[in-house]
Amino acid sequence: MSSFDEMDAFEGASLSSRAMAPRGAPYLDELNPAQRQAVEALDGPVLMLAGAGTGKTKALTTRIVHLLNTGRARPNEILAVTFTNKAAREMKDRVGRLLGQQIEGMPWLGTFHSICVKLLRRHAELVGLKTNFTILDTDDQLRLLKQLVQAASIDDKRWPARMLLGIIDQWKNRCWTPDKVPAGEAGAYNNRGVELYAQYQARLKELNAVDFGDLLVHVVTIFQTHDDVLEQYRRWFRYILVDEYQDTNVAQYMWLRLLAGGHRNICCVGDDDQSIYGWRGAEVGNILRFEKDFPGAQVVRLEQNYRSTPHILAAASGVIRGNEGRLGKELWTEAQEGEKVRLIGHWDGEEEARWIGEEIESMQQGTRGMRPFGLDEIAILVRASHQMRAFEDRFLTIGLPYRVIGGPRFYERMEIRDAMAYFRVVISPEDDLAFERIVNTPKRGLGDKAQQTIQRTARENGVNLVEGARIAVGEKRLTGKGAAQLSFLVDNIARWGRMAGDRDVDHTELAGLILDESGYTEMWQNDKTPEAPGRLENLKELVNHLEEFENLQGFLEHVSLVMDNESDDGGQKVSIMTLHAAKGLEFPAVFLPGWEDGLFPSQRSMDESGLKGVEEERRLAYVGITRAEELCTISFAGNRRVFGQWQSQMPSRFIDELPEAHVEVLTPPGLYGGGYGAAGASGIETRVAEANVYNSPGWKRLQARRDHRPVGQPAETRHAVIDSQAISAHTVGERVFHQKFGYGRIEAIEGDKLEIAFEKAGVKKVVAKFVMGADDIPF
DNA sequence: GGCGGGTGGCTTTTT
DNA sequence: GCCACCCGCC
Repeated sequence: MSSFDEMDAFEGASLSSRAMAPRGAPYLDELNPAQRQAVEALDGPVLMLAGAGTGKTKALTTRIVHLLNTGRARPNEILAVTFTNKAAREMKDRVGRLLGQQIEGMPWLGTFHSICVKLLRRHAELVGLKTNFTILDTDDQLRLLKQLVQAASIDDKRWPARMLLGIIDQWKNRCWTPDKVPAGEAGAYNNRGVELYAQYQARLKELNAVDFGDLLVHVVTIFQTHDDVLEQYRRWFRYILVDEYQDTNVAQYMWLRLLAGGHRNICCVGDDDQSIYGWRGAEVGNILRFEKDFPGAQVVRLEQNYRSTPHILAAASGVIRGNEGRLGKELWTEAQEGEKVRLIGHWDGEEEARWIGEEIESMQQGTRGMRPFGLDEIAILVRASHQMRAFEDRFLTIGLPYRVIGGPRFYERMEIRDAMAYFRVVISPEDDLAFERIVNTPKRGLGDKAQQTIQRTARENGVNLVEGARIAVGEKRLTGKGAAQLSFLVDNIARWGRMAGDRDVDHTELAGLILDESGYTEMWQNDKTPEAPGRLENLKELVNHLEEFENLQGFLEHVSLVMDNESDDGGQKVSIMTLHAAKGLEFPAVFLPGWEDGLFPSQRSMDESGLKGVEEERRLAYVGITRAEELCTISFAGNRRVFGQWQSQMPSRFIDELPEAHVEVLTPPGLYGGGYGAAGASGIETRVAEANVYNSPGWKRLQARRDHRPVGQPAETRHAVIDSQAISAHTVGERVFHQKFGYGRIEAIEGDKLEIAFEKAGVKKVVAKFVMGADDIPF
């Protein structure tokens, strides 16, 4: 650690010679006037308000290059923070490309968290930590909190540890240490939140561990209490750049203000209209308040959009206009008119999925006079991940390739966490949480009783769990099979630890050896569940991944902060993801399904945050629409199964906010008398002239009200019509078709339920309205 | 210690 | 409707 400064300086050396010699700036010619202004305003506070698709990253990276090129700063004197590793990587790549060489010399370009780790490792002792502290993931946090909750004899049922975790996270987002939690919060978690928070922090210190929130809070604390340290960094970081400023929470905000406090050379880039992370502590207020926080700040607006057509932009602006207190931006483009935003209503969620599937299939050939689209060019963006299933089901049946973006990340998978826990305990035997995780995985006959004995022994002797285990076995507090296995494990941990310290032992091989000798690999080899092979595959991948690192320790840090889930198996696929995951991405064609009040805007968001909640949802709608380059299709369903209950849905209020002039309404198949059997009911080819009915003012509301019934009550009228048709239409023994299960024969009829023996899916009970006579299939 | 059944609860997610 | 968690039984 002592060589850190020298190392930074060394890393920068390769570039500093270039940077010190001012030269021409041809890269400036690539910019539009606004971008150029944002790049050239190097000194003093700058707020770059960059709308969706306005070349924000370009401006930001060019600005870094300009700082270097004008000799304002050396690469290691620029602090550039992002939220995600992906964004950091992209920025590094692009700066490198602009400079015409790969840069090693920007050690302070990274995420808030990775930069804080670096800082905290250098000054850990100032907050009572050792420099080799471990970073806990949510799993570890929760396990720890559960222990504390239990020890405090709190009823975990009424006051779940998960809730406490949420509360503590929010407090940390606001940079409240236990002693700084305001009195108004005293009632949190049954009046015991603050007390448990303090205990939690004490326990973390004992474990020499931090959680993600701590990374920020500790560094802010250090800055606040050690002027000399703060001064050092204020001098060191001569220029500060911040990406996605609208997503910063209070702790990050304080961190930035402290660092920028001297020279005020801070450039924040963001878009208040794309602030969608309020629920995890982001404060739009930070960006709205920028000019007050930094008087004399230059505000530059990037408004020329290079992504979408005018119709798409107009639709997006129409929606976002509904929000109060915006900084105000109007996107414009030189692009061709293109297609209007398309709007379509469906009978239910499955119908919606079916339509989108078919629409995508015809889009591949080119349909409605549009160019053909490749599957890679198409994305479906949903509000909540449970909406994905309808699409996955449907796409599987019709054989449409898709990929789900997001989902459990690689390092969150059970087997990866287990493996990492082994590595952790080998590297630092005092990592009690890691030991707890693996002590009985694979099964070693060490159940609750045995583990409690280990805990007790460790506590009585004031040692860590590994040591406690050794003593417990030695003193015969544990006996029999379990004790033998435990003693074997403890010896192994010590032996692996010695190997890890041995320069002659390759750490990749050691990792494989640990997993094999511990019996962990074998556990999955013997596992007969369908996931087991995949897990073994992941473990192999994990071990292979190790080669890129010098040692296990370096690897562990990387994983806890960085490792993400980019397993692209190639091939043309439709992307399915949440609106949140889509931020920052763009696609030629975008589908936005499920625009129904309660789903989107989400009921919970509205209940919990009222108007603020609706506004954040509206920004989410804005983000969704602005992902589309050429074609944006919004849809909603009249009925949807919510928690297993059929519910009739009202079209989203955001649909009413779409400017009619930029929207084209498509005819839904099977709605308004069409029905599955009606001629042309697949409806794909029909652009409807009579669609005026949709365009009349407030039609969606009227339509909605006509269909609307209080939540939870069945939608009798409509169902009744269809059901009676369905019932009268079917007879036992008839050959039928079901959208999901395919062809089958009716075995029995009970009211509106049919028991059908499907050719592929076996015998199932299904609702009659989802079944049609095999001869009536309209496609 | 491992399993099966019952219960409750349910967005969004990065680091 | 599905999943995760807890409890109780073997």
